Order: sequence, then structure tokens, then C-alpha cells
Amino acid sequence: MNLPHKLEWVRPPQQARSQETLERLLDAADAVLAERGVDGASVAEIARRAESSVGAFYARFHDKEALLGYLFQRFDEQADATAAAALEPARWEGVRLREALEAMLRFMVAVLHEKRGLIGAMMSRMPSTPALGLLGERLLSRVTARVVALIRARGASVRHPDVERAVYTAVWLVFGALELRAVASLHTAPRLGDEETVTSLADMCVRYLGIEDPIGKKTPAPRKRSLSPARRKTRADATSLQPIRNP
Amino acid sequence: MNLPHKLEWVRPPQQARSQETLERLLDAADAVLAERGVDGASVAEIARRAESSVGAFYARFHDKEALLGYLFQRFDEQADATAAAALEPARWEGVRLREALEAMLRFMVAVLHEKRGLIGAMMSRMPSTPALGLLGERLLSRVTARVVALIRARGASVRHPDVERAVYTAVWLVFGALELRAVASLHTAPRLGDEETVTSLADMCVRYLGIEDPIGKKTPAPRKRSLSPARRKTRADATSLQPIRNP
DNA sequence: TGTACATCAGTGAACGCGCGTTCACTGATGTAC
DNA sequence: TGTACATCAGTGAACGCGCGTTCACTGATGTAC
Repeated sequence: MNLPHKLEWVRPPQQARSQETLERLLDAADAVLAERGVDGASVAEIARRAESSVGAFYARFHDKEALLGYLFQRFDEQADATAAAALEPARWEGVRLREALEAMLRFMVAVLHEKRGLIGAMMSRMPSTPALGLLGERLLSRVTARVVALIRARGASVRHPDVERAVYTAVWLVFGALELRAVASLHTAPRLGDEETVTSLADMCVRYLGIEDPIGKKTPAPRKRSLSPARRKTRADATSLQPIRNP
Repeated sequence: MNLPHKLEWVRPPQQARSQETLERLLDAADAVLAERGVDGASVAEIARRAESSVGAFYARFHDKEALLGYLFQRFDEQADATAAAALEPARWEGVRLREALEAMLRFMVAVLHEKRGLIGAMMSRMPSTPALGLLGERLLSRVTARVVALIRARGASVRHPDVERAVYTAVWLVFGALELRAVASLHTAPRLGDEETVTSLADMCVRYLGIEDPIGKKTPAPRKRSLSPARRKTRADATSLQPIRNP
């Protein structure tokens, strides 16, 4: 499996009708992957879910690997676009860095859980597809650059002497741990629930990097107190994250 | 796939001859898994590598899943036993905690890379085998308890207010990141090489937990300097880790 | 507006490959007397 | 020590299931005149 330009994965539809079929097929593939994993996602099953047919599938994709390649690449692009939007300094003006961090981690926990089928599929293809590893590494690097930019834009101080490298490591750690958690259905039982996971990871980031956020400090104590839990919840909703879908 | 007592995975051999065949089959399975991944590890291929036969395979294992179950359980036991030996406080007497940590991480990088085929197989089975997730969680908990015990035995001070939870998180992060790295062949190209990975992860652990090790501090500066790189290397070899094989 | 034709889209039975599993058979090892 | 028999161990061709892929055919949409 190579990873050429995304368009090569799919035979472009010529009519609105086949465009809709394509979308139904992609949604079905997502769903089956999530519910039954890579092995359960047969072409016949995907076609059945999409209320389409095997032949229609092969009219769009050269083979099954092409479908997966397309999904992987789409995921990569969505992740990148979502990260770009989420790490925009303007989005978090007036919000403490710690809060922003937790909101992002909460979002990641949810998305990676939802996409655990696709992630499992990527894991299974990675050993035989070096390009996928490179894709992952590129994503880590891009996210790292944006995180560093966000920190600098806020004027937050970082005690760690090598910010770039430490942020890269932190991003990698968070991705690795959350992917493991999602694929293994880790923490279904006793240890860290979703919210504890979020606070623990945020905690790690802040302590490892040694972050001091001026915006958080400036806020006077009384005003902070007067902000009721209900209102804070509302503001959190206002800045809540959405995955960016493709154009 | 359930995970009952290990013996149930394999039909016990009655003669020395079949015991040897069993071992050859297990070694071959390990090798094929590492080289060609789960999908490449067909029963026929494993038998061929072991210079055995398909029939001999099925004389030992009820089916292919039983082989995998056995390998997973053996890996879990080896990991646990190795962790127990590696985290024994006596082993690291007179060695700085930071050095010990790096030695252990270096070992983990190597082992998880070597076992990447098996890990990939575990990942692929995890969604359909909740027991595997529980196994992983139990391993994390056990390692956590031993790490906490080691820290306490050394009288090292930890700034983090909730040592237990922070250590669990750190262990989880390290496992997740290294497994992702191994399976994805991450960092084959530019970013963090093996040794940089070790120092970055050690760095994360020390800063996140806020560890101050009295043993490292006691060492007077001149004596530390007089210890040539060659001698330090020798001592590192003396305390070098070995995976614990099963009885 | 109507008709003829070309292209796009979709259908699902049929094909065939790969792989897990079985089984009839041969050979090796152990045991009873 | 030798022979007969039982059990263990191993062999590899044959079987069959599941799944990816193909293909002959039907139906829908668009276009030329």
C-alpha cells in the first residue's frame, strides 16, 4: 500500500447519484470498522450496510486497500485540520491554559474512542506500510509546531529547557497512551475513567513542560470565585471543539 | 478467546520429542510474527519454519487462537517477572535513580521492538477480546505498585501529591508511547532515535513525578567526575537487564 | 418535444485463492510378560 | 533379552469456508439532432 494523492484512492464519481453512493459506502465502512473491527469489515458487509452492492463498491475503489488508504488519509487530514483549529490562539483568549488543555484532551479521548476501529485498522496495516508511520510522525510534528506556537503566542513560560523536543514528546505520549487506551478498551473497569484520564494527562503536560500561564495568573481570585459552575460550563460549551470534516 | 489457565492453551506433551517440537513451534511462531506480522503468520508457515508439520501443530494446540492465547499469556508472565526483577531495590543500590530509569527504558525500547509482531497481534485481538485489555491493565497496576515500592525503598522524594496515580499514569504513558513507536516503526527517520527516546521518557518521568533521589545527591562531585565513561559503562553492564524466561 | 444512442451506475451470482482444520496413514516410543 | 501391543508423535494431501474480486446483465442519466 502506498499513499499517493488522496484522489487516486477513489475513482471520482461523475453523477450526484454515485457521489451519494460513495458517501454511504464511506459512512458504512466507518461504522462497520467501529463495531466489528478490521476483520469484521468485509466488502460485502460494508456494501450491505450502505444499502449498496459489492459491484458498486468496486466501481469506486480499485480494491479494499484503496478504501482503507482513503480513510486513513482522510483521518490524517481531519486530524490535522482539527488540530489547527483547536490550537488557534484566538480560540482560547481569556481561558486558562490548563482549561484549554483539558478541553482538548477531553475531545481527543472522545474522538480516538469513536475512531478506535479505524485506528485498529491503521495499527494492523502499519507493519507492512511504512508510509503510515511517516504519516503519523508528520502529524505529531505538525501538532507539536502548533502547540509551541500557541504557548509562545500566550506568552506562557515553560521551565523545560528544550521546549520543542519536550512538546513533541508530550504529544507523542498522549497519542500513544490514548490510542492504546482506545484500542485495548483500557480502563473499562477500575482505574482511570474518562475524566480522570483527562486530568491525569493534563497534569503530566503541565508538570513535564513546567508551564506557567500568565492568563491564568492574572485573573483575580474573587472574580474567579464568582464564576458559577453553571456559567463556566456554558463558556466551555462555547469553545467546545468539533472535528473538522473535509471540504 | 478466553484466557483460562495457561496450561489449557496447549495439550501437554508426553514425550521429550514432542516437548522439543512444541518449543520449535513456539520459537517459529515468535519469529514469523516478528518478521511478517499476524497476517503473515499462517499455521503452514509456522510449521514450515519449525521444520515440523501442520498436523504436529494441531496435536499441541486446539486451534490457532490457542497458540496466540498461549503466547500472549507467556508474554504477560515474562513481562511481570522481568519487571519484578528489574524493580528490585537491591539491584540499583548505589546507582542513581535517573540512571536506573534510563537502563530500564532502554531495555523496554529493545524488548518492545523485538516483540512488535506479538504486540501487533495483541492489538489486533484486543477489540474482540476484553480479557486482553484486563490483562494489560493488571500488568500496568502491578508494575505501578513495584515502582512505588522502589521509590519508597530508596527514600526518594516525590513532589507529586498523588504518587500512586501519577506513577500509574507514567507507566501507562510509557507503555502506550513505546508500543505505538514499535508497531508504527515510528522514529525510523528523523525525530527521536532510540537513545533520545530513552532520555526524553526518563526526563518526562522525573519532571512529571518531581523526583529527587537522595542516592544521586549523596555522591560527591569529584568522585563522580573520576568515574570514567568506560568504567560507568562497565557498571551499567553489570546491572544490565535480561528478560525472564518462564520456568 | 421526441427519439436514439452513449455513458454512467448498480446488481448479485459465480469464481477462485488462501488459509485453517481434518484425517487416514506411517513411524517412534514405551510397557507388559 | 525378546516379542507383541498400545499409545504417542508426526506427515501432508485433501477439504471446505470465507472473502475479495470479476463480470454479464439491467437500469438510469445525459446528450445530440
